[in-house]
Amino acid sequence: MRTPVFFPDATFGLIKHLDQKDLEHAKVPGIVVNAYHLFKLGKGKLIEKAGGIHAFMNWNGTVITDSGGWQIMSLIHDNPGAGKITDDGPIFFDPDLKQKIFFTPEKSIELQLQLKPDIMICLDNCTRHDVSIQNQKKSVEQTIKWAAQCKKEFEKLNPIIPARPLLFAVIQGGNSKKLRKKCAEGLLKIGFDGFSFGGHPVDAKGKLVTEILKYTADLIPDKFPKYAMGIGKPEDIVKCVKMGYTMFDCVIPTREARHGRLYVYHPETNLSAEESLRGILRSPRKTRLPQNNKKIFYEHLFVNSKLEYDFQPIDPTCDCLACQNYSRAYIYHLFRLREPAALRLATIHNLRFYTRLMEKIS
RNA sequence: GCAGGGAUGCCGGAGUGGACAAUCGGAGCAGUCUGUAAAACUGCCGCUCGAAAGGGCUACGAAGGUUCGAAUCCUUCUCCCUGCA
Repeated sequence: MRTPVFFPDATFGLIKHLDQKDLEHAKVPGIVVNAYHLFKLGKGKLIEKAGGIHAFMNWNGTVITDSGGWQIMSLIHDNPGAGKITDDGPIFFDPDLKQKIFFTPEKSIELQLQLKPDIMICLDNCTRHDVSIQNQKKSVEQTIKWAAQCKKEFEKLNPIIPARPLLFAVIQGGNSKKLRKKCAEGLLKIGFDGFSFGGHPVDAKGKLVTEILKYTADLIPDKFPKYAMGIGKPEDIVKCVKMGYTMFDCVIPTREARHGRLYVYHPETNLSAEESLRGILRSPRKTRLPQNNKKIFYEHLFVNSKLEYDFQPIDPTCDCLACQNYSRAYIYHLFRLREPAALRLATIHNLRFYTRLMEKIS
């Protein structure tokens, strides 16, 4: 079994408030940068000239470049009228660039290659759970078509930087098993180095779509890496690892850190790998948890005035920079003053929580 | 001492006769966050009864007064600030 890995999202070529040394210390194995966002900033050529994203960032860990499929979906989904998705690629008005963009699979590959990543993602037509079955069907057809174009462009450019990057394709199909199957088969036939579960991984109620996740994982032969894109909460990751997924990325640990929600392993249930895999899976509710509830393995620590006189570390079992050096009271103090250091320490802590989670379940 | 200005809820600060339990910030509280339009956003935020609609009580430095009605007008007092002595 592959060791599961979690890659935080470094959309713009950075984890907000951190530098790459912070990532190393938190034992972060890799990051996901977004080719579309960097393209919007006009940084593709610059980064290429710098020698690629690793050299530019001075980051030796893994780098995945995401295509921008999700962003385009999100933009168009939330702003009907912003654009449309044609069989050749999305055409849409980008509010930041203030111009109309025609984004093709070939363009996506070209942009990603400028960044010289380790893993690239084919442009896909990403959907949300609430779109019609017709749209899901269209999404699958276009995702397969675009993936073929991506593969072709990739081979044409035949990148060696320094090693050939891996090219992953994304399986769409929403909640339809039939469509997921169709998509997986189509993509497998074209041939890729790894496969991702795409789309919105939670339903309208915010619940993980476990059934379709499991079904889709089983569609991918075990010799390929299975990447659950955009997942997720700690309990969601554990569930997905059980299904066979070994790669993850999500904004949750970093965003929630900035929003003052810190993750703490529950002292009573500081679980081993097997225990974690066996039966964790319930979301924590509040900071205080019922004792002896073995099903809860971590808790949320909210940065609020309850911490004002709390001089213990965020998580006494944690070895991160924040926990090794500062108290909850001090972190609260920094948050209250809106100091960027608060966000840095919180983010470091949450990322280390995630890397510890991956250690526990690998 | 004389002349001006001011005192508003935890804090800052609007309001200058009825629509004021009182705009708006901050703090506080409760939530949300899943291939980052996010150091963001939403709700609550005098006490109290009610599931809610709504009701009762107490409040705009203090005490009186005018008025159907006052945070808002008048009188006195207390404290703070600014000029002149």
